Amino acid sequence: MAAAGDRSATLEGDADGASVGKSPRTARGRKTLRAILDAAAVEFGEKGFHDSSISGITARAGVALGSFYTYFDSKDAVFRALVRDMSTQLRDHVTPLVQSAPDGIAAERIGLEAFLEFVRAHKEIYRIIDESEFVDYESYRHHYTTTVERIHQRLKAGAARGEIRADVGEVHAWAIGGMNVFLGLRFGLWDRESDTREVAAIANDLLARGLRP
Amino acid sequence: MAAAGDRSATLEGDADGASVGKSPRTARGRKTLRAILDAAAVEFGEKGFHDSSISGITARAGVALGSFYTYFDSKDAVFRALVRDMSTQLRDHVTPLVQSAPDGIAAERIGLEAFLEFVRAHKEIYRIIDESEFVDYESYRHHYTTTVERIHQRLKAGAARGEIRADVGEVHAWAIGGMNVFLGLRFGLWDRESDTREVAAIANDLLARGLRP
Amino acid sequence: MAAAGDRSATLEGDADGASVGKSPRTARGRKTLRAILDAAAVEFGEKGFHDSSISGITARAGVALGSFYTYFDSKDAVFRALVRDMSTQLRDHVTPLVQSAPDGIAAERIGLEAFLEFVRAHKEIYRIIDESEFVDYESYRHHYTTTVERIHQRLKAGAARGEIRADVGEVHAWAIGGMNVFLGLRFGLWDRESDTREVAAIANDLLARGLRP
Amino acid sequence: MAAAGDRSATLEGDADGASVGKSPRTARGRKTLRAILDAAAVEFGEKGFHDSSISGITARAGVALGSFYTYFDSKDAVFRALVRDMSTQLRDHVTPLVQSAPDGIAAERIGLEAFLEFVRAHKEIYRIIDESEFVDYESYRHHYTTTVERIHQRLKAGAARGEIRADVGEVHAWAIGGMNVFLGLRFGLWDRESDTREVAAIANDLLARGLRP
DNA sequence: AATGAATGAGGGTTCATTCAT
DNA sequence: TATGAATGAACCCTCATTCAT
Repeated sequence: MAAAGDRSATLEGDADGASVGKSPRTARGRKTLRAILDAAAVEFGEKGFHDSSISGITARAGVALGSFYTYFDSKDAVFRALVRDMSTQLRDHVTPLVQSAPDGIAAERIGLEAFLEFVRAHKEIYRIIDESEFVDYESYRHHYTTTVERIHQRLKAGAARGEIRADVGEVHAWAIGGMNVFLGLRFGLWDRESDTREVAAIANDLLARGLRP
Repeated sequence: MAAAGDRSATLEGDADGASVGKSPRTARGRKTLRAILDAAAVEFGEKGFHDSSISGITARAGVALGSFYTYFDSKDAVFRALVRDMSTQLRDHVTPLVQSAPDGIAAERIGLEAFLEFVRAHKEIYRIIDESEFVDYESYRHHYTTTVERIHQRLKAGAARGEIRADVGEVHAWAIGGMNVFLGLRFGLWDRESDTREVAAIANDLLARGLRP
Repeated sequence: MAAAGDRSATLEGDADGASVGKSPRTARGRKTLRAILDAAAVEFGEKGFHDSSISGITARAGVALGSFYTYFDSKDAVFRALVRDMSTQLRDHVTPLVQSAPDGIAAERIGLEAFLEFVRAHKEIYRIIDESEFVDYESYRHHYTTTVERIHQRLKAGAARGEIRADVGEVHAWAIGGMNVFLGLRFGLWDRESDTREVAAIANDLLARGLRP
Repeated sequence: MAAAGDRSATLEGDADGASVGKSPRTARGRKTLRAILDAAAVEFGEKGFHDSSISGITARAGVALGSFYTYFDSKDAVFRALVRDMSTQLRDHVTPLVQSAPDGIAAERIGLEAFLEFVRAHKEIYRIIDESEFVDYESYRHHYTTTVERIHQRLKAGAARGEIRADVGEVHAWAIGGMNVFLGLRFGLWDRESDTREVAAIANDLLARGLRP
């Protein structure tokens, strides 16, 4: 899984100061925690939260059942850690690309394109983040709130630079967020053949006209 | 529950020919089926699929546990019935309003507004439809596919009437669908105070510029 | 087990209004509840609370594991029910005998004798009541408090009749309670050969001199 | 904890030749053993045997989990050591006081008084000694047997000196033992306000009349 | 049709004990 | 000696579903 590399960063905790699992004190411990987290992503992605089992996770990870509880307090806890982890990975994937955009409108095109690519590379993202609505509502709400907040910030920055209409606001940000998520479902997850650049271009054309000053 | 009235129609089966539950032969049976369905909507809406129980449903309905199986084959079956039911109710609420719209652009504004109102009146809709992603993927996919398909048809009709750009397509329809769902979450479910007409107007202004020929 | 007959009374609830387990509505249910209670008394008596298992209880009772939870909410709950049950049985065994005593002093002799006999017939009583100190302190305290309270009432009644010193009080009652329990352990449980009448007579002689007006 | 000092004696083993824990060879080891024993007394006293955990003990002691097994073979083993320890401490507290009594009757008054005081100073004594009934029956039986045996010896000595009736025997000793334990529970542990001298005086008056030649 | 008791597979969690470092 | 990660057996409890009345 490509994700393993990315995840290593979050093992140390991310910008928010939240760390993933109980921090192991030895190298051996860090290896085990990594194995459990990766196995959990696969298990939850394949079977969903309720049909997944701790023993399924530890079996995949190749560790004993009890070892799970050395690193997580409960099934809910790993799931929460994973949601945070996926959310962070997504942000870390999209942010630098978006920042290199020539202008505010293009930023949203590039953001959508990056999202579509990310979805294709991590097809478990929908199962994991969407299911948090039922497992840990707080994580669910947090993910979407911060994601849209980032869009909102970008729009305001574009407006400040005169690239985007001055009256841009939260409604626009949520509209764009929803657009992205649905296009991700349809053209990232269900249809893995379409040209993501094209999809992003069509959607961005819609937006461009709506957002221009 | 205001919904009971609406639902009574679907007890006989809906336009798709699917019927809800095993058909009862007596009036007493119909009353029991109704009680179970209404109770299930409340139970699933409150606790989600996995934390809901058949005994919780029958307790709310005031019938014996065993009676449940006279009307449904399984827990999944009621849930599926409910998803279909909510999906149908939503469509039946939105469709006539949309059809009375003066033009294709306004139709989308009215559609969003009607959706926001529906969400406020049926706050369990997200929990039920979204959870179908994990309980019965087919229902989930079916709901969003048909919902977006209706948007798509409306857009094409508007284009045929020259109110909407001729190149409108599936990407636009999914973009609008996502927009609606996210605005429904943010301004229908989480924030129940904002003026839905205003939200819909802002979003529609974005669309109007993007969709005009 | 001789106890089964006695217990049938308490299945309906006792004078305190407390009932044992969730009340079954059918005869079949009452039979199952009885089987579980009797099995639990044996299991707890043999292995103690912590080494007992629900599956051990249901296996002895000849019912399915799940049936246990039709009648009790938890392992603690049966245990509590059993403590109450044993406490009640003991009281019901001792009370009528004591009431037929010619005077207040003799009442205590008869009470001790009856207790020793009861212990020999129900050797699980110590394991069950004593263990409540660690499983449900409230039951433990309740048992000893009410037991001693009954002794106290008897002493006061004897004093009112002039058979017992007028200044008799709570200290005397607890002293007698402790005496009985220890003699029960030593001559009821550990040594099952001694003549209980003789033991009771010796102890009562000690008391008689101490309690006489 | 005042007890730590007393306990240091028993680290070397007590009169019965039993030693507490595996003998450490270094000063550092003795310090660790002490820390574990003290922590165990607190843990068991607070939560009882079954709700206590080795990790809870080592956490309180400030040592690593694994270190526990350097000093004790099992959870049962520390518990046994503790029961023996408490039993010994109690004896060491009561014996010298009792020996200074002017006569056999007074000895029992002083013994009860000393016991009540000890209970108030070590409220964990009931939880620990009583629970041995379920953890290590041998220790339980041993504690009560030797305790009563000491009472018996005192009574016989008093009888030999003509202070106590000549026919005094085991029944009397067990009766007194039970009396003490129950008064300890009621007026030492539950009610920590009453005057222990007064309680002991009332109980002793009862005994005095019963035991006098 | 209705009732409610019976069934038993299934899974999360705990924790005493072992072991490699 | 000390450390703390690893192990896995054991057990309570839930609940969808079946069945006898």
